[in-house]
Amino acid sequence: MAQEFRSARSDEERRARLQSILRAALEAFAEKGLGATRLEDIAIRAGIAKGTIYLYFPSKQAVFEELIRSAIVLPVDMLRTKMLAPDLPAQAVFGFLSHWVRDEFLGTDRETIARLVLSEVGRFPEIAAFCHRELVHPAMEFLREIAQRAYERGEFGSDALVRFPQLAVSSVILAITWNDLFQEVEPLDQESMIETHLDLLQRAMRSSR
Amino acid sequence: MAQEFRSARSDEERRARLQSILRAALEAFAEKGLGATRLEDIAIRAGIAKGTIYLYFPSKQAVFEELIRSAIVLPVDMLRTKMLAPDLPAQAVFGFLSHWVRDEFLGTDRETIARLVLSEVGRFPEIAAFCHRELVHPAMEFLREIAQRAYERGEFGSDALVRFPQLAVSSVILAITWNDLFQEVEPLDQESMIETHLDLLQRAMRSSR
Amino acid sequence: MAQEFRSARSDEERRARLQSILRAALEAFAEKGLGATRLEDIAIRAGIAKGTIYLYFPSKQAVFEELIRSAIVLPVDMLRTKMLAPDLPAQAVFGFLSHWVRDEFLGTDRETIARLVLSEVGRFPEIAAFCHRELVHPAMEFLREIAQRAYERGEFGSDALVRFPQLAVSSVILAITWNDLFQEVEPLDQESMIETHLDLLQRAMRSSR
Amino acid sequence: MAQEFRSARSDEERRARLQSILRAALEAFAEKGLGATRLEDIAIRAGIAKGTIYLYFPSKQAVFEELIRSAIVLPVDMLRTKMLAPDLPAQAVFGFLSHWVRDEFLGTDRETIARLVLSEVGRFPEIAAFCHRELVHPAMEFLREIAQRAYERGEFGSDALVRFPQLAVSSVILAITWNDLFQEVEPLDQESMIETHLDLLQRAMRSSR
DNA sequence: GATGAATGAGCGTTCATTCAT
DNA sequence: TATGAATGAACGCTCATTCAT
Repeated sequence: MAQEFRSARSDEERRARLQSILRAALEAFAEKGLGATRLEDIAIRAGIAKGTIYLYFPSKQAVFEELIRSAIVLPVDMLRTKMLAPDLPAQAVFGFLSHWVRDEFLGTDRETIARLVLSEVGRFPEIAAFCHRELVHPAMEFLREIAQRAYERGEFGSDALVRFPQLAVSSVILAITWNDLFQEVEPLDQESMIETHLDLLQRAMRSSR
Repeated sequence: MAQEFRSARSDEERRARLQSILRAALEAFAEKGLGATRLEDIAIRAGIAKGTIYLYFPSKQAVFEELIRSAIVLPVDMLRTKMLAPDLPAQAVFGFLSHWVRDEFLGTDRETIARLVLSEVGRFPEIAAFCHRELVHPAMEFLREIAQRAYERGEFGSDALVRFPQLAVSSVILAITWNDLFQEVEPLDQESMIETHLDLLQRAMRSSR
Repeated sequence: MAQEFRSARSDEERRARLQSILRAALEAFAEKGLGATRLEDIAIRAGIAKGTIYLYFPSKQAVFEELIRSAIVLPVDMLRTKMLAPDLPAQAVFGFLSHWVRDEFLGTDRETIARLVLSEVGRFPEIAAFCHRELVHPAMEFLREIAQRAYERGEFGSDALVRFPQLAVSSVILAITWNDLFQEVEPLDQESMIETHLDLLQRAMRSSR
Repeated sequence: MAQEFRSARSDEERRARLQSILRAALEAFAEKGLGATRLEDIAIRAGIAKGTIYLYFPSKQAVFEELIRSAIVLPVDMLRTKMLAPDLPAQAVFGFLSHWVRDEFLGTDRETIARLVLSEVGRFPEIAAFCHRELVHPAMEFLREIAQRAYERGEFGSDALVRFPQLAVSSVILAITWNDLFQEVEPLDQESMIETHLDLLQRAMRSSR
């Protein structure tokens, strides 16, 4: 039992350290990119030794993968909750997106991770597939279903979002990408732009015919 | 005159080889990313020796920069032409974008280069600034002016595109990014999606008020 | 305390390895010259891996510089000691030089390093300036002062060594250089030559008028 | 005969170009050292193409060797002339050396080449042997013979220069080396120093006993 | 477990040398 | 003969990974 107890404490500590590595990695990757980040950069940020990382992850790439993976778990759970109650009035989806982006995405780690995914995951088909399977596809299906229902009910005057639900978040992708590239020279008011875009979409979907 | 002729041929050959290096680099970078592409990968693709690249470019990064630069020259020229005659009816801008994307962007080297820019240029502030100054900013101003005029004339019922002209191309960014990440697992009909998005925008802008 | 102990041992080991790298470098440089010595040559001689050198020195040139630097520290300290008691009878300086060259220079690492300095440091103005400032200039001033006093007291019949104290060691330079170039074909009895030269100087300085 | 004539002119041109390469090489080597001088540096200085050098020399090292070789031919011839009339009064040798150094060595290409020899030839045993055989040894023997005769006649009160004739030029070696290393920080009046040294030697040798 | 010294494969870049023109 | 573009071996340096303590 002492053993168990110690073990329990150990587990907790282990989890805490693992998190601190992931956090350090997130900061380092965000700052310099996957390729240019040295394991030591991460170790220093996490306040541990280089070798210690290997007690938690088998390789640098694995750190990156786990970073993405762990960042995707929570949103997915949240999404599941929403999906259980998918009967919200169709127009509400725009408001929901707008609030979620503003309150739970922009300026949070999630945005940073999304930035990382957009710029690095292209070289990691497996991680891309994971992101798609776990997050992107379910989310798109969620949006599609709402759009589908709205279209069937006549709330939406177009099946555009049924066919391409990702259009609903195109401005989010744009916002992330723009600031990744041009923050220094022409920073973008991401929030306003996304809201504006959602307004336009809403207006476009509303229109009869 | 023989001299001149030889020189002319030499120049032509030089240009040809330079192009073949840029092409090889484009393919290699597109496939493996800037960091993971070895100079030798490029050399092998171009059918030359590693050292030969240094007769044309001072460094690997310079190859990358020139790739971006050379890809930006033509679009910019085209843009200038269009900008000289900016009086096209506002709604035509959507049609113009749609055709340009379909005919001169998707499936061409430009798309590949755009993909590269989106994923790599975040680490090269100078190249980002160059892209912005030479292409992105002028293009956005071009769109903004059209939107402005249309808004003033009442052709557009919203100043959304005056404030955020980049929204007009958000679906293009999305299309590029999507296929970069998810081509394998869920390829996207980029053309249809972009057209659908432009339709939605057109519809939204048209709406009175 | 265990910590302290480990640390102490670590420091000692670090110093020992650093010395072994410097020794390996000395041998390698002496044999092949700075330019022709590969980092790996040094590593192999030191029985370590190439990369290990970079844990102790930031670059190949830094190894070279440290080699020179460390060789200059001790002689300088010794020189300082002597300079604190500069009242030795003037003629004694020749005896002192003779013994120092024989006992503490010829056949030691110092000679090897001097050889290196003479043949390589011409391309490194900063190291040259360092050698001059730390060793050569003080030593020359030391000799000059003795000569000056001797000249004023009438012990020296010439101010030659006041004006050019370096003449007192010209035969040392010659001895080093000769054996560097001609050891194989006509080895030189450095010791005898230097002693002979010092005798000549002594005799020349002694002569009245 | 036309053939011969053309050939003769060709030979002349060939010799001229060879000389221009050697001169360019001398300047380049003197400035940057053998290792750091690129073939192209020499070519540019000589106003020819890199490949052309290979029509005259089989390798970079061969250029260096020929440089040394060709610089040694003339002094050797001069030396031979002197050696044919070796009966000059012994004391005159110091004056002769003094004048030769001042008028035909310091500030001429010969000094530059000597500098090169002193710093680079240590790595080229064959060139060292050549220098020794062709120039250094004969010159030393020449000095030795004069010293020998002077000693036998009682003109010299010491056999020092019989045993170590190179001492007569030790200050020349010192002068070259000093300015190679310390020209920037403490330039040396080579001429005065050498003259001073020769005076000292003369005085020392004169002394009875 | 934690450390960080050690490793060595890997790559960008240079440049002596070659060779087609 | 002269050229200079092309070659590719060589080397300094980096850094992910290992392992003795």
